[in-house]
Amino acid sequence: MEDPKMQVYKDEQVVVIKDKYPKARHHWLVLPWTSISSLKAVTKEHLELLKHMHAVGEKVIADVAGSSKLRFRLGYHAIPSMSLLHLHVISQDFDSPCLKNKKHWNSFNTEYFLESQAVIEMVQEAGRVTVQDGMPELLKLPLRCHECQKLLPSIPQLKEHLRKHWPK
DNA sequence: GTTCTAGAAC
DNA sequence: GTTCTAGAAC
Repeated sequence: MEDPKMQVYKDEQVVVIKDKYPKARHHWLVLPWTSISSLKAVTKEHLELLKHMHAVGEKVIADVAGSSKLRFRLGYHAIPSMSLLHLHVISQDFDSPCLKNKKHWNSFNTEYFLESQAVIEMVQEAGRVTVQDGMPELLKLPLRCHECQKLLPSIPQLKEHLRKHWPK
């Protein structure tokens, strides 16, 4: 995060870095300089920061992948691995050797992935972020294609299937 | 979070 | 027999 070589974008409020183990062709993390431990610690005080993080994510997409046909999603993991609030910005090809198991897939393709926009609206309306019960169970759900909903029996078969949704 | 690998699934 | 996953160790 501090290492300039890792920084894709930086301003007074946030820094963007590449995910160390990208789960798609483009996968960045937007981190605020002011450390927020997790979504549980988020209050209305952070509303403008959350909006800024989202806007920066959109800007990096435009700058780096603007001419690609890739679709992107911006969001937070319900139960993050790293305890420092970070916004995932990830292209929807999921074309990456680092995507290896069911947990990887389901953390980006079930309700475990909380849309940035929904988080912002929740903070706007409720003043905080509440996460539903049963998040760990979502990671064990069967593998389902995010584009056509087809069920795939294994990771290798899912990966092969995903190819047909890649933009040409 | 990743790597490693036993044994389940095919 | 080979592929693949899931749990332990880190």
